[in-house]
Amino acid sequence: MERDYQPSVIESIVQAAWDADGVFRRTEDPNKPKFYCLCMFPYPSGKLHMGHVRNYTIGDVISRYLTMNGYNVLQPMGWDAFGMPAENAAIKNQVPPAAWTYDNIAHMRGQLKQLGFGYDWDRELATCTPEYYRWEQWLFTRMIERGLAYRKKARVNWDPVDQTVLANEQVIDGRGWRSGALVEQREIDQWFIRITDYADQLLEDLETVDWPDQVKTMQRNWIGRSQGVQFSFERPGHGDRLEVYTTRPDTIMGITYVAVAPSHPIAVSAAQQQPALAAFLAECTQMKVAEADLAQAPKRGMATGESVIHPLTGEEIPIWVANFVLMDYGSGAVMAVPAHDQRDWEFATQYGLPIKAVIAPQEADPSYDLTTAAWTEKTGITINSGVFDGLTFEQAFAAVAARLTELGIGQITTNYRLRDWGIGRQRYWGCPIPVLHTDEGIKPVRDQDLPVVLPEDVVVDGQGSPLVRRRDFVDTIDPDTQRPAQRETDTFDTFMESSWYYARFASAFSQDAMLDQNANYWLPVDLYIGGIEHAILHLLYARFFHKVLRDLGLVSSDEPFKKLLTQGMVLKDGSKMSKSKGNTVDPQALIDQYGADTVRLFTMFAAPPEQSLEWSDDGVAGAHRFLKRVYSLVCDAVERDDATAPWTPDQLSEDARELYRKLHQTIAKVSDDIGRRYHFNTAIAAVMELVNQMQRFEPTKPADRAMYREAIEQVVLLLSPITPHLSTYLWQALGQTRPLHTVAWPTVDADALTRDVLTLVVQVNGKLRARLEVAATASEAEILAQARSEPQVQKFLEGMTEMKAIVVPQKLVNFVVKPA
RNA sequence: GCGAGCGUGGUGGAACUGGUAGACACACAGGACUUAAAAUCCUGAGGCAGAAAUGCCGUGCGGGUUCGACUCCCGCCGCUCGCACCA
Repeated sequence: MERDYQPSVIESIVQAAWDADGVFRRTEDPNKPKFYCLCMFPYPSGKLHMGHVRNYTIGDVISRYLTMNGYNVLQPMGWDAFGMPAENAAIKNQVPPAAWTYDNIAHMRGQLKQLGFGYDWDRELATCTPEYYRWEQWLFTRMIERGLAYRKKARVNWDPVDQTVLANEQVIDGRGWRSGALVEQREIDQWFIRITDYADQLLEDLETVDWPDQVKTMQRNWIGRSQGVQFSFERPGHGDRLEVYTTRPDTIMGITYVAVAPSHPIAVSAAQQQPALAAFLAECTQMKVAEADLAQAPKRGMATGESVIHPLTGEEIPIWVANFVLMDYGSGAVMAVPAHDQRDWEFATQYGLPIKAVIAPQEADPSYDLTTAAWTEKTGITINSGVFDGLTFEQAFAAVAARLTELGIGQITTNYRLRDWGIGRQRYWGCPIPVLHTDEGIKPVRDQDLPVVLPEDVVVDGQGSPLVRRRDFVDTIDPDTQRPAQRETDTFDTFMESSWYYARFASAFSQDAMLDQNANYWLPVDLYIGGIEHAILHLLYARFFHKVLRDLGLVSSDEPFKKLLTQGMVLKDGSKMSKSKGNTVDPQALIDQYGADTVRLFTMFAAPPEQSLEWSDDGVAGAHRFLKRVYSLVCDAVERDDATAPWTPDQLSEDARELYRKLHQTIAKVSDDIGRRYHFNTAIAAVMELVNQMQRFEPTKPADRAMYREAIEQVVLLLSPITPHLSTYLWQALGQTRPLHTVAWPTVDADALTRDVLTLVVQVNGKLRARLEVAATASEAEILAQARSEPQVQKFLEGMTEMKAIVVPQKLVNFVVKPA
């Protein structure tokens, strides 16, 4: 073996052998427990960045560890290949998006292989291929059949820079999530998917998954389920009624006005006779988005001059238009109770509308002052409410709801913040929506005519979608009537592709169905690893798709991802790596300089996965240094040719026994850190400690030498999930013939961990005063006696009265004293 | 504004169930090897006092619970993330 550690030589040899032997190819095996470990697949942007390296190393370490522990581990990889960057690159470089994308994939695949990730490449998929998206098109036509997909004219978020429609989730503070441009409102015919039909399940099944609370909370808030009452007001002289939704029916007697959204039909029709109101409405549609990002947009409104009748008092109540009322939540109109809703209070105060208290606190409450703010607690008692007086929130809610139901004008309803998912995009580089526009209306494309293939030989010039201009794509024949028809030119939101790729990996070879029975062998994903930035969008959509797939009989589980691990960001100089800040680190340069094992080791060592990772070039050099030390440790052992003769622990010298104990402590620690805690940094630190101790150890006796040799082998195994190339090479150098990837993970010799002598800590009043060597078998009385006799302890017991003594077995003794 | 998380040496971090604070590493300093440097190896190190033994202080700040608190509770300060008129 070479005296010098040469990572590039070792790594390419080892990788070639993995490739040749198909080491990571996986099939279903009923005799082993399965484990499906999935990392979020990348967008093929051109080259890997540090975030990818970190994400995929975490998954690879866990996968390799579990494989050594007898699991049948599936770890696939693919490409989230549709999306706008390809179109932008096409405009810039005059390259078709497809060619650009496939080139990037080829390069990044090479980088992933260089990093030594153990993927089953036979299952690789790219979402931009017809083999993949044909099943998405198939699923979409099933959704149309089931009424889950529908078309409606809707006000949509229009991104003027990207020239596309955005989902609500893609609008951040009134700006496009990718372009950052101010979003405008437009009316467009759109495809929607009824994710709201699954809102309850999406909410309730969160209880069943092992996800970070933070992510679950974000999803719960996003779904935003609320219980309330929907009821309607009579509109005198109009013959129709005004619907409102409230979560506070207990305050119904405090209504002093009703507010409608600026785009509400009542506001629009009232504006026809009132130029001032019309001007205000026009202003609102412009302001809506522009001011959405302001923390506290001022409340503005205008009276319509119309009114409704209070359903319980018969009073006449004015209708106002208010800019803070949302058209697409509830019915776009609210009952206003300024005494008990802060928004209503601010509005009423501004426009001089009456404030009527109908809830009083049960006990004196200094925050109850309706001249300064609304009182919105649900802990009060109803007042000024006639027959409803003296009730708690729950009682009043039930009584008012019952009364409105009895009158036939209302009922208890559940509302959601979550909206249906608009999935159409006016972009070229995406999956074609498989429908035809015929003279009989819109029709889904028949199964036998799928896939609708996206033409790849196009010129993208930024002037709208090239698909619209492709007559050979657009013009077709309605198979039912044989008359001309046009294909839809909108494509799917790319979140559609990423919503089911995890399932396709598990059924990658199925030719004539979206998924086959193997999907149920692998699913659900046991561990899903990725960035927290996908906490809402991607993870919610994928959960929704999974339930749809389940209802179509394609999968048998309720949830796609059993456990979720969200990794932190990679930082440089305290902030996120970005091109604009110029603080990026290119993983390729590091692989070239130090090798993949060093890069893997450092990214795992620098911080635990959920935390952000501060990049340090010096730290990488340090990680490399450690691997060189391990390398030369093995080198020395190979040169010395220590015998592997049989030996027993009682033949070991004192020092050797201590090292042997350290070895098994380390095995226990590393197993727990990798297998349970996913804290690789401390696992690595433990191996470093062991290696440090081994370097100081000079084996002389035959048994010591044999034990030392074994310890070296175990170190190589303990590091192997993290530095698989080096470990594979060293394993062979140590004369092992069995392939490393089939070797079982080291087991702990429990006897090695027991000690005859323990070190206890002695405290006086909680302060550390001495250390004590005691026999493991010593009784509490013996320990106390020994502790009291320590000079350092006596010094502090001198002249004191001992109140009590606490003995914590294996750990410490604490004397509680006070001055005599 | 609301919600969640975090705050430990010069730096990244460790201390998992309340029981030796600072493991491991980086940077730094001193030494060995070398003609010299790099590489490698050894040693040192939270702060203050002290030659040392040792003592006191110390996990954002203030309080509390406890024999004992980085860890639990209350209040503040700071940073990060998410949501932001959802009636």
